[in-house]
Amino acid sequence: MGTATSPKGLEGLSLKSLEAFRAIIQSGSATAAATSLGITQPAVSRLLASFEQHVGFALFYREKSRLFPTEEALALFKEVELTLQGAERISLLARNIFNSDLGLLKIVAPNSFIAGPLADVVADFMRQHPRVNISLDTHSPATARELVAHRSADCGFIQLPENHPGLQVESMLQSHTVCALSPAHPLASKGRIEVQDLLGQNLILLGKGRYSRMQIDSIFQQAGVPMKVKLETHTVAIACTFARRNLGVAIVNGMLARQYADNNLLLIPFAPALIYEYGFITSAHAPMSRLTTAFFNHCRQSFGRMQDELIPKA
Amino acid sequence: MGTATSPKGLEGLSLKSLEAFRAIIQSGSATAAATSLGITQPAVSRLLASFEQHVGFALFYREKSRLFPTEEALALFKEVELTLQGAERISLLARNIFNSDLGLLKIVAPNSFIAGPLADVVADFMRQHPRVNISLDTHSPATARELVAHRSADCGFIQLPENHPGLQVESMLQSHTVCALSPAHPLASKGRIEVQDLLGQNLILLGKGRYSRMQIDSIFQQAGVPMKVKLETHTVAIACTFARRNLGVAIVNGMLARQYADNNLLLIPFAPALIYEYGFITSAHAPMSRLTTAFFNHCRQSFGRMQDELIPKA
DNA sequence: CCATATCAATAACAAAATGTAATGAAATGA
DNA sequence: TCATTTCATTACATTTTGTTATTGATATGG
Repeated sequence: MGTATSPKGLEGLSLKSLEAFRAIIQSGSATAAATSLGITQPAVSRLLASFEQHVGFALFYREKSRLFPTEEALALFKEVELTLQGAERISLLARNIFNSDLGLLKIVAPNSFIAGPLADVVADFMRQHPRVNISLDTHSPATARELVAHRSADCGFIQLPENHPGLQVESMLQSHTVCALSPAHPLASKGRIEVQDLLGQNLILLGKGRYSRMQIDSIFQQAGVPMKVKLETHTVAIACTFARRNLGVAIVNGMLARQYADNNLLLIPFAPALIYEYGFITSAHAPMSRLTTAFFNHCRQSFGRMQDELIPKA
Repeated sequence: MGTATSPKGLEGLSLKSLEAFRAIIQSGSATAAATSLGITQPAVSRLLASFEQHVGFALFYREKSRLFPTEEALALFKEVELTLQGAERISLLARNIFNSDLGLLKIVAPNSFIAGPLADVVADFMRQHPRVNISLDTHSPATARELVAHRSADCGFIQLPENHPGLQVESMLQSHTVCALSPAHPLASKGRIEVQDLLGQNLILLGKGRYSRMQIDSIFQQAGVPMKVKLETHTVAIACTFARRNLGVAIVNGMLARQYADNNLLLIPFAPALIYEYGFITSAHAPMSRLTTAFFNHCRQSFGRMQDELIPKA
């Protein structure tokens, strides 16, 4: 006969015995407990025996072939229930994480990108994942790169090309370059504006030093068209504001400018075709979290649809 | 290939996987976790795999043959730790219950019994079980019987004989009947007082209607000695108080009177021997709890020792 | 009183979980 | 390059957890 011993650590303790114990207390009999657990009565009997062995003393007294909980069992019951609820919370939390509907998603993106195409995409995502909290910040491209590489942010959007070694880059969307100008402007009636058309025109440009700006400069240079840069600024919004007042032709990212187009501001494709490309960046040091992956897929889908609308056929 | 699924209930969840998960997070590697758990590394690997399968997604990313926790793992970790701590609390509580050093013990006993022999016994028990709370109340014998039978009290002391069907009775201690009297009393010099010695003496008696009183009455009757009951009262303390003032001879329970004996109050054995017997009662409807059992054993031991001192050899 | 039903325990066995030792692959560092 | 470290995998033993069938004790209803 085994000498009764007090429990040491968690040896021999299992969630199943705890569940059986709880079910017996709650239902009042081993048979009913078995039914509620979806197992057979002998299994419950043995799980209970194993728990009793763990604690070292009887939890029920057997009389008239029934089980009656002892004082000790009732004293333990509360703790057991709390622990099982804890285990259930683990499963629940896991399910939420699995469904990516819980957590904090930190995104960095250029200001104009947030104000432009990203706003609706993020808004949609938030509606679809109501319990996800989102942090959406703007930083300089250099800082954004570092934040994402160091995993201080989960992901970001950045203008391509991008070759930071700590970043994983996925091309996310492309946008054509357009000329933004007032309907009163002489070129307003054209369906497409060539570099040559801009000879002598006041230009509104932005992004001095950026790759995309270098591309524009180089196109003018190759075409032998001198640039008459009337206004140099930093945001698409400002560039469009001045174009609307007919102070010149702004050469801007079509997708970012789209929101400013109206009766007083026309957007006309620029030729030769000049593509702005944005990438989705994550850290190369760790795989995306489930939440980030969910957001990535959402972006793929949304931006894909957005682009199909903008550029139906290539 | 298994499609990832979110966790349902507690299926497939085990404390061991949770322990393995916690150990890996805390120690930073599966090998170290294995060491700290006292099992082998492959076992840890598989426990982790089983937990990952339960939650439905990866908890670590494997790179450079190392394990790095994902965001999801860190989010789950807190809950897992709480649950494991809960399980540890179950074991701790069980150990405390096992050692009977936790809980509430409700005792009922006659007032004179508490004031007399029980006080030291309970005090000792409290010292040995510092975290046990004790409720010690006095009720009429009838109420005491009901309280214990209905399990409103865990146990009680009662004068025997006792034959309530709902009670389990264990004889606990016996005490001789003594005469308490002043040193100035004529009988003070005797080593033993017989019934006949009390002929014509003023008597102080108590417990009218009780079994023990009936026994005294019957002894006098059989001896043909008329009783000169000068004072009728209810407690041993009062009976002794008057005996001390030499107002008569009190015939009382020796063990209860013992505490009042001093230079002004002698206790002299009464003959024929008349035994007061006290029983330890518990409910017949349920077995004693561990705590009650521990108290019962403590009483057995303490009263046994006490009785050996009082009546060294029979 | 007896047939019947219920309940818990147990035995015998199948399946799953959990342990082991041995080995392999990949990265690390001397 | 070579020894070491780390994790995954394989093959196998052991323990846990489940099953069905049976038993003994106890109500219950005729």
